[in-house]
Amino acid sequence: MMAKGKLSDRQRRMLEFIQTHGREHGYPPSIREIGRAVGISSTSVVNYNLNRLVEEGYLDRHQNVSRGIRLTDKLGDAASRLADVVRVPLVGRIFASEPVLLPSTDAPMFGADEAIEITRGLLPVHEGLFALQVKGDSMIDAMVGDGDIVVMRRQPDWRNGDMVAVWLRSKEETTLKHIYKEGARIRLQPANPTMKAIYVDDAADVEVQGKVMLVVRQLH
Amino acid sequence: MMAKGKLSDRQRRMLEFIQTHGREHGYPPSIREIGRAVGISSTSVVNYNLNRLVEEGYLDRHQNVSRGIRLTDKLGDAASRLADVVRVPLVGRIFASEPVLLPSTDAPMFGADEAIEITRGLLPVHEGLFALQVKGDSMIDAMVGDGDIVVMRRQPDWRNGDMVAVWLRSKEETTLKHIYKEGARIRLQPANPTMKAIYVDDAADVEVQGKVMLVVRQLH
DNA sequence: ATTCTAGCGGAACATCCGTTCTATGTCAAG
DNA sequence: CTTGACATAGAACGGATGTTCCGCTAGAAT
Repeated sequence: MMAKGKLSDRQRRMLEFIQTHGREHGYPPSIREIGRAVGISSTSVVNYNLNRLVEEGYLDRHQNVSRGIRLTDKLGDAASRLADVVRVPLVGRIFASEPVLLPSTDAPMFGADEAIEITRGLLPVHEGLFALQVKGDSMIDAMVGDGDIVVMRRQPDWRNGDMVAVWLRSKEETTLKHIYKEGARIRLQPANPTMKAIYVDDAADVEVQGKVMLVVRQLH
Repeated sequence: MMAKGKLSDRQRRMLEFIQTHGREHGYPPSIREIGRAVGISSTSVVNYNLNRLVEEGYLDRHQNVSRGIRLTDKLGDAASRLADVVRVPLVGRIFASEPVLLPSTDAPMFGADEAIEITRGLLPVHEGLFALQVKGDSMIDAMVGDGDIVVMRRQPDWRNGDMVAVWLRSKEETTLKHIYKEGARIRLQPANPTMKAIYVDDAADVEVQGKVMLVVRQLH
C-alpha cells in the first residue's frame, strides 16, 4: 500500500511529464497525452492518479476543462512561480588598459545579440544594467578573474562603499574598486582585504563609469 | 483596412486576455473563452483573428489541440521566458575550518526554505546542485570573498582542471582549488595566478566534496 | 476464509473544442 | 455600379477530452 504523503513511481513520472510538457509546449498535457507518456492505457487511471496528486498538493485541477491542470509550487518548480528574469545585454569586454565601453544608447537591447539572463532576485535594481566580460588578470585585486562577467549599472553618482568601475585619467587605467570620499581626496579600496588602498588627491582624476551590481564566474 | 503589422483593438484585447488567462489559470484559454472575454459570439471569428496573430508573430498554434496556443516573446512578456530557471537550495555556509556541509538527502529541496534561482543558461548541468555562502576571507586565494555564493554539484569524481571544494584531512581545512592529478600526487592550484600551488603526496588526504559550477557575488 | 481498499484497465458517454462552410456587411479600388 | 478583399456571424461536423461506471487483481486487515 502506498503510504500517505508518498508518491508512486508513476505519479512522479506524471509530475515530471506535466512539468516538461508545459515548458516545451506552453500548455498542460491532456489526460490521454499523460497516459501515453508514462505508459498508462486507461484514462481513468490517469484521472485517478491526478486526483491523488491533487490530494497531495502537487496539482490544482479545474473540472470539465480540457488540460485544466496547474502545477503548484510544492516541487519548487520554477515554472509555477513568477520568478521572471532580467535580460542584461553583454556589451563588450573590460580591460585594465581601456575605459569601460558604455552602451551607446539607452534603448534596451537594441542590436545586442548577446545577453545574459539573471533572475530578478539576484539584483536590487533592474534598469540601466549592462554586462561586461573581464579580459585578463588585471582585476585580481578586486577578486575578479579572467572570464568573469561583471553586471554594472550605468550611473555617474555613487555613495561611500559602492564598488564601481573607475577610469583613472592620469594612470590611463580601468579598475574595479570600492570607493570612499575622504575629505578632499578619494580612497579606492580593493575588495581583496590583503591589498592596500589607492588614494587620489584630485577628484577629477577619477571617472566613475558605473556601479558594479553583480559578479558571476562560470566554471566549465 | 487594417495595415500590415498593426493590430486591431480586438486582437490587442485577445492577446491581453490570453496573457492574463495563462497567468491566472496556468493554461491557455479555449477559443470560446476568448470569444466570451472580448465579446465575440462566433468561434470562427476568434479563430480568424488568432490566425492573424500567428501571422504577425505574436502566437504559436498547435492544430487540432484544445487550448493549443502559446504566446511568443514578441510582446516582451516575461511569462513566456520564465521557464528557464533552476532553483538551487542554499544549504548552508562554508568555512575554511570545517568540512563542507553536504545536503543530507538527495530529495530535492527537502526542508530547504532558502534557495537561489539561477537561469539555466548560466549552468551547464541542472541536477545535483546546491549552493553555499562563503563565510570569511579564507578563500581569497580562490578569488572568492566573504558573502559570495558558490554553486556546487555533488560529485565525488573529478577531472583535471576542475575547480572543486576539497577537505584536507591532515590540515583540517576546506579550500576551493583547481585540482590536477600529477602522477602519484595531487596538485591543488589556486585560481589566483599570483599564488602558488599546494602539492599533496597522499591522495587519500584530499576529500573532494563537490565541483564548483558557479560563483556569484552580489554587491549591495 | 472473508472483507476491504488501493490501484489498474477498458469501455461508454456527454460535452468541450477546433475546424469548416455558408452568408452577410463594409469599404476602397476599378 | 461592380468587384474583391477583409471582417464578422452563425451553424454544423467530427474529433478531442474529461467523467463515470463496471470489473478485475493483489495485498492488508479482520
